Amino acid sequence: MDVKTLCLGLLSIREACGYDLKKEFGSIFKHFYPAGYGSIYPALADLAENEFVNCREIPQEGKPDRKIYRITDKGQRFFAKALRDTAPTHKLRSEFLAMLYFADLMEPERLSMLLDERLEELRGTIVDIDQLEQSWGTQTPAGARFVAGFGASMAKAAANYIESNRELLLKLASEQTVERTDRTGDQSATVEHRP
Amino acid sequence: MDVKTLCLGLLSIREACGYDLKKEFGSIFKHFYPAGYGSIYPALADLAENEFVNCREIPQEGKPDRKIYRITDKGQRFFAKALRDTAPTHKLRSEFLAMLYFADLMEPERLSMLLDERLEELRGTIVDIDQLEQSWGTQTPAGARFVAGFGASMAKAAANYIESNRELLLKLASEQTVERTDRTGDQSATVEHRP
DNA sequence: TGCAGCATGTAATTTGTTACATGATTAA
DNA sequence: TTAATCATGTAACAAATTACATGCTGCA
Repeated sequence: MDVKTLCLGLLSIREACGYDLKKEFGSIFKHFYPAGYGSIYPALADLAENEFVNCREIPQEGKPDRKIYRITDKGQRFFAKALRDTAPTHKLRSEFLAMLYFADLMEPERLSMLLDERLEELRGTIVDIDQLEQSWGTQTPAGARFVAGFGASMAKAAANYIESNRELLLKLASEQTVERTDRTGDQSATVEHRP
Repeated sequence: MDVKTLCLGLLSIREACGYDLKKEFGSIFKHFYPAGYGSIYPALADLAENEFVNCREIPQEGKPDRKIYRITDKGQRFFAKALRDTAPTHKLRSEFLAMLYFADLMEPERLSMLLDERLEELRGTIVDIDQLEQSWGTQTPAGARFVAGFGASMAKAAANYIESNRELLLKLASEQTVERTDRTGDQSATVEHRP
């Protein structure tokens, strides 16, 4: 399930050009599988080469030709098989949490700022998904609704956790900073006298 | 904040060899920043080359020499600066959610299986973090507690969302599968008569 | 007998990100 | 006049994953 396969999946719903797909990746997908032009255009070229999609070019004035991709039967079968056979991953890579692990090495102001900024992002995500859901009609696929609800729930839970534990973290971390600073002093002294 | 910097961070707490660091990355870090030997060993070599750490080798029988890395003042300063200057990311890449977006293209049994498997993983995560927290003493850094609590909260929220929305998704997706199959039939007919 | 733990690493491959390159139209 | 929208792509780079390569000890 790489960007290529996901492009194919989106093309199984309706035909589109690379620019259209970028917009789709920029709406609900961006919350769990972001992708840029640098992944999408090569993916489409590759899909066309494998005959999973075909392409017709619409000439335009002042812009490059619009290349509209449409899924083929072969592509449809390939995507159906991918949905059947893929053991899906779910990967988080968070510098935010990694840095917070070292909270007691940070200035309280810095720590506070990191928490606030993350909260802002989360609130943005919540609003963003909310607006998306409101823009959807009644015929919106169940899967889209499910993943949007999932994203919103996660963002709310994250924001709630940060709000609830912010003060405690700030308090404990600053206490430990003092201890750690002292220990560092001892250690460097120890190092100097090491044989 | 790549694996290299995080290794340095862990070494700012205590000296360790690559194998030890792998174990650390395998405990709480694995839930938000997993790393394998293939990232850790090159990272350590690099840190040593930059004099952010120094290394002493302990000869062993039947095993390669144990290379114990200790952070230098230069390394300490570098890490402190990284904590001050890095704008932390928080990236999710979920094939699980990407696939669920296409729920109405899947067999109900398959969909059901995917949800159950993810639930199992989440329950595993919850237990895992719970055990970790119980193994921790009173002097455990505030940051470690915070991120562990964060991970547990997220896993619980995710499990809860899936449990609460599972049946609805299954019901709606199977209804839409029928519609979509019909539409596909129409479309292929249309394609054949297209000029 | 086989697996888990200890301990090191390299190298190929995969994947995605970022920056670059071009250029017209339209609304604020 | 500045930014956003439309529309295509390439190429260098970064980063991590996976597979490979080696080998002893101790437990079940």
